Amino acid sequence: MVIHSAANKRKSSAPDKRDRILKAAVKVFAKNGFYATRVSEIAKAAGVADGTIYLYFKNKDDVLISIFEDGIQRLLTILRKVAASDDRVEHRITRIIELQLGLLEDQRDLAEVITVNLRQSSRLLKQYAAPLFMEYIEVLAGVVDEGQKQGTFRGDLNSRVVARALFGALDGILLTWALGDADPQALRKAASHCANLFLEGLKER
Amino acid sequence: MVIHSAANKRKSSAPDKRDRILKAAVKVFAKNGFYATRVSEIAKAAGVADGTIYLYFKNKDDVLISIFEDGIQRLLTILRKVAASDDRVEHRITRIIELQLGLLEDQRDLAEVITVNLRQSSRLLKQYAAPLFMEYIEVLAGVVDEGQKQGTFRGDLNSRVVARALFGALDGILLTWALGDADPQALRKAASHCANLFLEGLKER
DNA sequence: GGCGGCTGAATGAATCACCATTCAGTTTTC
DNA sequence: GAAAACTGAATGGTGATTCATTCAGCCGCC
Repeated sequence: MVIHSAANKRKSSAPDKRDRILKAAVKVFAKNGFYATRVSEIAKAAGVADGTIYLYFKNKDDVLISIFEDGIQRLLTILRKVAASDDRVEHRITRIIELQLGLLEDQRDLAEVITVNLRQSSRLLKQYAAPLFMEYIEVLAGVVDEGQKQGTFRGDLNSRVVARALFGALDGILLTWALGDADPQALRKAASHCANLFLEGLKER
Repeated sequence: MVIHSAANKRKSSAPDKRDRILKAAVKVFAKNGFYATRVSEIAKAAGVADGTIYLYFKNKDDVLISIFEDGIQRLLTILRKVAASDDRVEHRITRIIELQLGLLEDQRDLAEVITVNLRQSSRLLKQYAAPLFMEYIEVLAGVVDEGQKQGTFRGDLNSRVVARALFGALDGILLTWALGDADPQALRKAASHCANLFLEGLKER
């Protein structure tokens, strides 16, 4: 009966559980950091047994990597779309800034895991984060480049340096926000100030 | 003969040893990260016995904290001096940027420990780094504020947001530099581009 | 001046708490 | 009732920290 019933239980209970584990891990990592977090804490927070974690992830590292990849890949996908749009370049930059800060504003824990915990393991950082990070920089630098070529942005700044600076600036703002008050209003305002600052600095005169 | 010989052995070997341990720790932390580093590795790199570390430091955390405090305190001291000078504010900003990037350019390992390892433990980060970080931001924001009051900088940007963005930008540049090629020339050029970008963005028109 | 004894820095092997991972057994699903 | 999913106690490896021991340098006594 019920060929596959209410939606699904099998096919969905698995992904569902994987998701619950990831969400729980984000929460616990954000609070205690990666290394100080026991696998059993993640399990407890997710409401599963310790061993269950290992049905969905190779090991503890894999949990962190998965959080990171899910989060960044999602961000990168949207970023690429915005970068490739045919908006004016200034507007694209603004949208990227709002995107990066906005995407995380209602996900404070994720923001903290990405900005802080990501750097916890040099190995993870170098192996997983660095390439994605560079990709992010490339996309951003591409937009700046385009602006320079079409004469909208001044041409005397290295586009990659600008991209790194912009990324760092957003990361810094996000970091203080995650560690501090975390008022969403403040973040939105910071985004607009930041965009304004960079665009004025980039403008060809 | 030789009343007390080549300088001294007792009184000087102690501070000297503490220093050797710190220097060794910076090197090993930079290569492997804080958590992946064994105390015995630090000991070996410093040429002392494992136990000796505990004569100079309370525990492994204390080694990291000491590295951090030494490094940042030195930076903060100079920063405050520059910030309080009576140079034109634009020039002060430029000097601060060059200072932060320049201070570390010949200390790549320290740069990596401070930008990467520092974030390894949420506890350490929140307890030790956050306050110093905020102090750094305050000093920076103070200069921006001053520039705004005297009409050199535009007044419509929140000075703390600008400070955070600037700090983040420098951190981001330093991070890619520490993880990547680490060409000192590149860092110096990045510093000047970054200064230029921010100053143009800040200028009152 | 040289000798016996004292001090405390330094050592590194042994301890032991900790925790990721496993897997034998149980429950759920179909 | 078989297979899949799940459980959580037991295991084993690891590595920070300890501490009994060593020994270099120093003192004061003869």
